[in-house]
Amino acid sequence: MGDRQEALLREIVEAYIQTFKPVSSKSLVDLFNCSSATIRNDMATLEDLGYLEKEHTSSGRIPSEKGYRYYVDNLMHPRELTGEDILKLQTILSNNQLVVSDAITKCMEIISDITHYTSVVIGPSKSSNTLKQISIIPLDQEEATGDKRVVAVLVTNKGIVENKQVNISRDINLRELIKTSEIINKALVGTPLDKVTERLELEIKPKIKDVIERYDEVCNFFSSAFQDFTMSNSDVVFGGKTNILDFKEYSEPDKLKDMISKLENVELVKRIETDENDVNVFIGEETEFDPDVTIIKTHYQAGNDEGTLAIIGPKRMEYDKVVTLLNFLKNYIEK
Amino acid sequence: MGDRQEALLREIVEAYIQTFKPVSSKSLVDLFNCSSATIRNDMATLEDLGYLEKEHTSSGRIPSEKGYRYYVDNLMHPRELTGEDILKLQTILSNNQLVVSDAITKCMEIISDITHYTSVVIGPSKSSNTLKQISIIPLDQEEATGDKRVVAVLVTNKGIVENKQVNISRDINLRELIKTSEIINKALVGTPLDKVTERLELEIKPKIKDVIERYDEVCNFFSSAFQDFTMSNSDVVFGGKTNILDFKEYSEPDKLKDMISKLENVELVKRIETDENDVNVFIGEETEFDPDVTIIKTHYQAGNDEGTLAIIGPKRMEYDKVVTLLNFLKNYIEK
DNA sequence: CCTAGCACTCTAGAATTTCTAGTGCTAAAT
DNA sequence: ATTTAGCACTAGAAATTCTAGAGTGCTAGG
Repeated sequence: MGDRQEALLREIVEAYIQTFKPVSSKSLVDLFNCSSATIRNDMATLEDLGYLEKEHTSSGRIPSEKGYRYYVDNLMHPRELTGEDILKLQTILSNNQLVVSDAITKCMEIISDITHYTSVVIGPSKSSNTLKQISIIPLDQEEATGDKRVVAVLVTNKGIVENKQVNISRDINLRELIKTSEIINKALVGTPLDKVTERLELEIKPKIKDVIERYDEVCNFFSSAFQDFTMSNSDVVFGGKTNILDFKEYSEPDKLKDMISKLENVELVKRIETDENDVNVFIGEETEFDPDVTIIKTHYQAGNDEGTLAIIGPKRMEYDKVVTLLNFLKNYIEK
Repeated sequence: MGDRQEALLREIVEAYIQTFKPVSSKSLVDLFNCSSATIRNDMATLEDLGYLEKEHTSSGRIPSEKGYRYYVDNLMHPRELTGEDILKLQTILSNNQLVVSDAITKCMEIISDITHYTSVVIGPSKSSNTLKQISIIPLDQEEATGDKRVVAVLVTNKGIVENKQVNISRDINLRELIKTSEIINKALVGTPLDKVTERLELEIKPKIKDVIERYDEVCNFFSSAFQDFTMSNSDVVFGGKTNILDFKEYSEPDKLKDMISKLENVELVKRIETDENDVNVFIGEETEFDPDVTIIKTHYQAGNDEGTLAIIGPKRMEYDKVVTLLNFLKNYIEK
């Protein structure tokens, strides 16, 4: 590919990103000091190489997936951030009151706002958390039925809090529950969450056999509670979810519908999770999420906090801007 | 309005609900043993009275908002529930393990499923909850910065759990924080959440003045935590949110977009909350939410649990079915 | 009060036309 | 070996016309 052809590809990608209209040869003559015919020739070879596409025989060119890829890998130069944008992010990041993960979520919201794309913050998977504390808190009795209700609250070493409210069967003594929770707290603090059920069975159960009357039911109670805790979805937070609605590529209701369903589907969204450490760009099919979108994502790790940051937008995304923003945020967090 | 005209109105409403197409005079002759002309005459008077509308001069009739209203108030007869539907709901409701509020949420999901509308469960506003317990749980120290982090966990009498993670300033002693939390627990349990900040200032602050060194900062810490707790949105749970996407009335992307934004907007959704005790139907403009939808809602109260149940669908909603379902659920809960 | 009959209205969809922005290719110019 | 001018050609977008069909409203007679 010649020099001019590279430059041409870049201009076409950038023009298309801005206008979302096929780019014609004529519209580029000013930039290249040559005739439209010359540009057409180059366009033709770029098309042969697979970097450009046409919507129909006589329309302008649009970048192919391969074209975007080449642009991102070789042609794009990082965009300077405006002072204003940096300022917005810094004021949040430098607020010491805020815990890192909250600050990040706020920042991603702002990035959604700046870019008009949708942001996703995916927290660390819970299995890497360890047990910090479990408490049993009795609630007011249900007047009507006389049922006993308690809420079990679990806190992990990274400060994630989960809770579950349950009616407990009459046979179980409240005091025994609480006592057991204290025993668990003493013995099991620091255990990874996904190992807790196991150790509960192997270590706690024998231990409380003599102390607790209904040790079997009690143990089951905790077992099922922990089961629920580990099952519950790791936190996924969206920013600017409704920005999707503005993509012109989703003007047909059916496509829109499809996309929205995908975003509602936690399982699917969680597949976006990454452990790649760079800021990485996935275009169209590469996303394994939806062939019409681009996902730019990265993974951050700052002490105890870690997670995935991602921006979802159309393939004609402002790659330079988003990559720069994400890089800035990632570096700032990790410094 | 004559007898036949009433019957006619009912048939038109029900036909329109099913087909979503303007109803013609001809299509009704079989039901009324009279000529289409007669029906046309009656239609005309119903239109004069404001119960019917036309899309254009020569199309069939569709019910007006007033028409739906009349139908709901006077013409609709409650629909028998199928055994299957009842069974689905009962299996969930009779599961004693489940706390009432969880059971309800599950039921509303099922109702969404049966009806293809969207359901909303709005929990009780938090201000009616009272403080049950507040705990301060220290987390692992941030390695890099040496910041102290804690998570504050609040539990209310109704079992709602809120938590907030914060970096605490170096001046504040961790032990003092925890001690204060214990004092609060002793003194303030049973206080309505919206009164807590006040009593914190008036009662706790003087009390800890001598015991706690940095009592001012410590108090502020709790103040701001409680502020956050009361502010945070009371729980709103949707079922079948994406069912909206199937409404034919939202085939234009713009309308769809508008509706989705509305559903995302918690403030707006919370306005649906009701304290009316019957199952109530709000049609179009009456909803004060969106002129194109009908909202059927009710309020339940079962011992400590209370909340609002609502179904959102198009104006051409299967009123009889939804009202019956909601009634069933409400009665079952409250019995 | 009902109904047959007819003129009239409006829409949805197909077919036709026109306009225009673009391309591809060839042959000449650099 | 490139570049360019020129021209034929293409596909879509928008405007226009046409047709069939499903309705209605109204009048006059049963």
